[in-house]
Amino acid sequence: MLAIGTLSRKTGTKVQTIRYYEQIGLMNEAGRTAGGQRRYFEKDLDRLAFIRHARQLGFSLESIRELLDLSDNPAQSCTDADSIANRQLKQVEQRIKRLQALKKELKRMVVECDGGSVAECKVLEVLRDHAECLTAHDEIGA
Amino acid sequence: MLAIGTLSRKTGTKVQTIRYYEQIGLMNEAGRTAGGQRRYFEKDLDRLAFIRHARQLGFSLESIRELLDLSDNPAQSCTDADSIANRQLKQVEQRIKRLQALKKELKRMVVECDGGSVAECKVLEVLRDHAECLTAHDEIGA
DNA sequence: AGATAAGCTACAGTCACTTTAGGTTGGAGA
DNA sequence: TCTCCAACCTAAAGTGACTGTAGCTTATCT
Repeated sequence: MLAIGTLSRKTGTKVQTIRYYEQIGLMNEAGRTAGGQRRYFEKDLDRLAFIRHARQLGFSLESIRELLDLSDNPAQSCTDADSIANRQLKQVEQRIKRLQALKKELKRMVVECDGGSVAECKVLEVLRDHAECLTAHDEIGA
Repeated sequence: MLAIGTLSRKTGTKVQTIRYYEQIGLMNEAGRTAGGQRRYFEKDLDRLAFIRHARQLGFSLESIRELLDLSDNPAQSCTDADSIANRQLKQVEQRIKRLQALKKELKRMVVECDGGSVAECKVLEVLRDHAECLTAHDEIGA
């Protein structure tokens, strides 16, 4: 029987986060001691590890929920899991592309600034002026 | 004089987001018509373009606020703006590195799945099994 | 038995928005 | 001039994925 802190240490998850996962139904409700403290089995540790690993791979909690549902009744085809992973892969590739454009521009900004006054600082200019923007950045965020 | 919807269209920013930027003091308070609708000048459009552009470059609103403050009183040295951009560049490079590791792993997952049943699905397997994880992914997200 | 690290709940806060509800205005066509 | 309705307005709540705080209780070790 593992205490919540043990799970926390073993998976690198904050204690509050584990309780949060329980609250939103991603983790099963843990058994309790007489005094009301949560106690876990190995399988709970596995499930949490799965969740964290998937999070680190960039899956949303919603996707993880799908994946867990999938693995909870393993009669179906793998296609769903694959398409979830594929969706994720596409997103990651998108993000990398965008970030590489950003990196280029930031680099240009930094290079062009050599300690004059703000009035002639290219950093601000590059960001202000769309004409100077060579790379097409479109949507923001996730 | 531009209506909020025009700013919205020209910068690809949602109307609500523009109002939100005003609310948090990132955009100046707009002038109003007799009936209370916001009206903008070109310079407001520029400022919004700056903000959106910076967001797309991965700057936080806090960094953008710094940058705008800097450009609002341009007597100081460029060094501050430069260090903000530099800080950002470091972060972007970090993110790219991490995402590339994730991409590799996701690719492996997707390739190894060829439509069997969930029971032997590699996607779930890879996610479940930490031993199969070759790349060290550390922190999540931003 | 006492100390104290670790646990508990409940709720507020974070970031950067987005959504909803319900009402008002401005400009174009009849 | 009147009417219509897209576009505007405010205020407040919701989102995702947590994190932090306050104030209390429990488990464990000496």
